[in-house]
Amino acid sequence: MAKQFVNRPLYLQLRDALVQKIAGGDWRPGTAIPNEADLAVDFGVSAGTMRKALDLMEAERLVTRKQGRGTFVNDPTADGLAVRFSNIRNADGHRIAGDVEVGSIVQAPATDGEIGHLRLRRGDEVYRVQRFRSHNGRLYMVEDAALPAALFPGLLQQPSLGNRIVVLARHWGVLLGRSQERVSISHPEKEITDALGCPAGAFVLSLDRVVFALDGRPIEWRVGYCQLADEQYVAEMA
Amino acid sequence: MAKQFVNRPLYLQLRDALVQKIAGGDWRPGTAIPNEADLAVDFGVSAGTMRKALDLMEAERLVTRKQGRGTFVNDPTADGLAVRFSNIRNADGHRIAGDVEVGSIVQAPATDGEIGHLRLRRGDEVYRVQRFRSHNGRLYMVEDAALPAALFPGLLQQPSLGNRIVVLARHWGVLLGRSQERVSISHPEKEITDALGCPAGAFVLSLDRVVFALDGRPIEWRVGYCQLADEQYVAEMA
DNA sequence: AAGTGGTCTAGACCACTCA
DNA sequence: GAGTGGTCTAGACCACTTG
Repeated sequence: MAKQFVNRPLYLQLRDALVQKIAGGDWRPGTAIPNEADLAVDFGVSAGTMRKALDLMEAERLVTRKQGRGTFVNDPTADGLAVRFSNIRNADGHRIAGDVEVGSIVQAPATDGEIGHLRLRRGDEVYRVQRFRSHNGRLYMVEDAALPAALFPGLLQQPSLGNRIVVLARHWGVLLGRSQERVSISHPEKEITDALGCPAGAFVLSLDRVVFALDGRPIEWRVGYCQLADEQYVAEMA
Repeated sequence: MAKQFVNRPLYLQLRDALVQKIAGGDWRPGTAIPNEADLAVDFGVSAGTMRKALDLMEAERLVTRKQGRGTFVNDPTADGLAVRFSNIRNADGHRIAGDVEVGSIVQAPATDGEIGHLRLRRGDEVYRVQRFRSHNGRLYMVEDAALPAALFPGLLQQPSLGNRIVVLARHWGVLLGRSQERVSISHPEKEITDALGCPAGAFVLSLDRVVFALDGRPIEWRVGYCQLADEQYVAEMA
């Protein structure tokens, strides 16, 4: 690799190559990758350019760099990262994902809504996962999630992996990007309010969320109904 | 300026110096600042270090850099930036801040809640601003905001500036940072539901938001009650 | 053609971690 | 003390905008 041979900056090409090492499993979460000088030599670029690629990857939360120690591949299921798509916080103000119990998982052709949210084609299949989240022993959210079946082959054989999108993503080598959540007030069906332990016809928060992979593909659409007590819903704007 | 003489990296010191030019009014919104080569010479640093400071400022949304054109000071009240602290979107998915009408503005000693949210001391004064936001002619939110009086001296003489935090910040030279909003379901007092045109005892979204300056100081605490129709509340997680 | 920011290089030195 | 990432420099060249 030398200069830039198309019109895409070298450091972006480098980033893609390094990302592939992670997504492909050559570099595993929690492990250190070679130091930036060695990497620069391996790829035939200057150290400064390699640094720019690595800095980008740190901003994308793929790696963590520590002066004096090295560059480490992040584990998306680790403490700080596992809850990054949850805007629900405990009384201390820390994000929580709750203790998750998986209900049913089924495979079926995508509905119109799923096709729209997950950018599928008619006839594509999805997995539908039902989840129950509790905190301090209290059930606070029930949710239905839909995932493109093509991205997570064999999920039905390992249903427990369906409990969190971060677990799914890690296991199938999908790198996580951003997420977007629509918040509204709704009064869900009786079976939902019953599960949440609130009166029939009660109003709860509806959390309609789509999670995107790093490359921009939508990978999960979930609608949750949420009854908060000590917990709070907190959005941040930068 | 040469090397780093304390333990704070040069590029961060540079950033602070450049930020001061903007906050102090030497460089005004919408205007171009000197090119990076000239700036590097002026400050006695290398072009690369100056670039790093400018890149940081672009990430902080203080300036916009355009290849072939120059570096421009951002106007916080301009289209894209004025709505950045609003998570309410219109049917097209664009953030909206609404058409704002200012109700009463009063000055008073801070309450315990205001002291806590705005990090004031007992006896400090605040301005309390009442606002009404409408979209497509329909009132969708009524809110009460509290601001440290010390930061916005003379606001009572120019009440119309109180309509948006971005206007206040620009007029008083406060640089905007991030914001955090707590979302919950509430059934507000009758006068609020009346104003929003919904039945007494109705449930609406409560938006409890604190906006911080770039230096981390809280500059506005506002609680809004919000009745959405075509609009949506959308949170993003990175 | 002149001026701007964007990319890339090569090398020096600093600050931190760990054996 | 060896090894790592973080900062800083000096300079070349590229890509884009404008007159």
